[in-house]
Amino acid sequence: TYTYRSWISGLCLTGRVAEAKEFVDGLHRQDISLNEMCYSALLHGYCQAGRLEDALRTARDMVERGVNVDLVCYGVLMNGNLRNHDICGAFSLLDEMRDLRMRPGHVIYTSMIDAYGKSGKLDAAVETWEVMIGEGCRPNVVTYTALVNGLCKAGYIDKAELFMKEMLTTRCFPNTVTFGCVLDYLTTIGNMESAVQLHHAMREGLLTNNATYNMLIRGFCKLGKMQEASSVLAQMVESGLFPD
RNA sequence: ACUGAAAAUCCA
Repeated sequence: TYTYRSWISGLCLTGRVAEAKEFVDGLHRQDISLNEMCYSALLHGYCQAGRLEDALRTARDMVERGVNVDLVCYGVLMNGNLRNHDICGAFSLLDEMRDLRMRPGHVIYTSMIDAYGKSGKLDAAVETWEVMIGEGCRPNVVTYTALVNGLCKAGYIDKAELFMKEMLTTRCFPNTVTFGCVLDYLTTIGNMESAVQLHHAMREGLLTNNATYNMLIRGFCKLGKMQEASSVLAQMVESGLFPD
């Protein structure tokens, strides 16, 4: 099963869901039963390909075969529904989980907060955050970052910084992605002075990468400041990164 | 242990 899990996951990662499905069917013909990890890999493949129907059908198949649809499987399905803007589907999954007395957990809350943030519903995102806290569920760096990203994208930079300050008091320190959200905000509104300042601080903390440099360069280019952009590019190469 | 799920730029 360990081998099959990797193989199915690998096929799906390279966009070969159909082959993964055939592989699974083949195993079933040999009366080999798969565990929930193999199935979640397949579910993930379907969701990545936007084939929600097939994913749900597979989930029903799991139930029929007596395979436990665990939290990870629900997480995959939730994320697939949310990425498809299928709020109804997402809520029916939540109901289903509630009936099974399963709690969403921080990963699923992260998906929800991220989805709300990406669609500009910051009030709903924060509300979800509070429900999560109320359940005693601890957010991690990714959860915080999803919220910070939504707040930055909506222009609530002060709110975002408030949450980042809160992170410093917990065990999850803001990482490259978290700071990247703020950096993207600054470069998007053209506040390059603050952006450069932040990037400097990030560089000291070894929190820069291709993406952060890309944001800076894009910001300068958008303002027509090609001279500045080229010096950032030079520094990028100096840092041992490979511009893409 | 990036092992089956979640976060930033770009990628039409």
